[in-house]
Amino acid sequence: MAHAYREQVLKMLQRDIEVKLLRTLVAIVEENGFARAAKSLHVTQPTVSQQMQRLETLVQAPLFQRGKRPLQLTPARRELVAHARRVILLNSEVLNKLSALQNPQSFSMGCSVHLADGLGSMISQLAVERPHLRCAMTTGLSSSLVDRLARGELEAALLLGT
Amino acid sequence: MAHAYREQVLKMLQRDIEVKLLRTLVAIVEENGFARAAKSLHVTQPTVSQQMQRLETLVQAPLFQRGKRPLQLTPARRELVAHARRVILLNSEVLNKLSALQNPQSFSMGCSVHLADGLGSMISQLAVERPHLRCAMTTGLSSSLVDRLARGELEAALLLGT
DNA sequence: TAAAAATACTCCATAGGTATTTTAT
DNA sequence: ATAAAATACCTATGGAGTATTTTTA
Repeated sequence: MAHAYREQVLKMLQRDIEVKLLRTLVAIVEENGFARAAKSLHVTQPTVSQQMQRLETLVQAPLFQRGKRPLQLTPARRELVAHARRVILLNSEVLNKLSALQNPQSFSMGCSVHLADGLGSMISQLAVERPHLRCAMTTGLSSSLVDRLARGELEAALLLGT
Repeated sequence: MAHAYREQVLKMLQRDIEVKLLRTLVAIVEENGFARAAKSLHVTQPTVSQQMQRLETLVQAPLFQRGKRPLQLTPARRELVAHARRVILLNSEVLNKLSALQNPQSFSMGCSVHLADGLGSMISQLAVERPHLRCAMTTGLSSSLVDRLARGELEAALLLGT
């Protein structure tokens, strides 16, 4: 197409720093390492590497003193981490506001017994990210959960299998 | 994989509002319409529709009184537009800071003569988005531009063909 | 009936995964 | 020697496009 050039030019100017990359950056700082960050984000370590390469390309600045293991901080990185925290915060704030507007007041979710153990941490993270939320959890067999979903007693359910 | 559930759950919680979608939202407001927004963003109208559907799904709130043509504003939309403007601003601010840290002081770009006319508007947008930038433009044949690129006289060039 | 937006579908770019290598302690 | 990050390669998802069909002023 003849406008391919324009598209590319715009791609150079319209540099959006995607929130996901910022999340990864913060995770690396907080977990102190790519591999640990990967674990905490539930992705693989190469993915984290690639994401940071993308981020560096995007912002045109080195973010890590590569090779040096104590992962020293670049001046650019200080700025970017601060930015990241701001954006992530704004992001959850606006989501809270919107769900406050939209939502009634609570969210109840069913969970298959086999998954109940992992949910604790998720719930607490949910509490951090969406403090307005009143959260109720119900445990039971998948089949009964399906019924309750259908009846509108649950807003969501985690099921096994089908 | 056994962790598929967890992935999905996280996908529900970790709702990142991508900057691109926010840009589109703002464009729709400013241009007053999907089609016009599409034009200004250099994408097609269905793309804009889809992006807004994604955004609505993401924030779990209706953003447009569908069908009503004067495109009335939803309460949720007011919040989100405000958020969008903030994030977009932060985004360009941090990019400016970083390029100020990184970059020396100026950016010079070559442009094939055939593309010179469209550049005016791009340059002015560039001036808006990155006010710190001192911008110089050089026009010439692609081949010579390649040479100058190689010599480091230009930071970038727009070329035709190969 | 003429605009504007939605829908259906197709395709390709790319983000993420696995496997492996390289690097630094 | 070992833990951590980078690299190579592959695959699948989903975002954007074209074509078309609704919709409402």
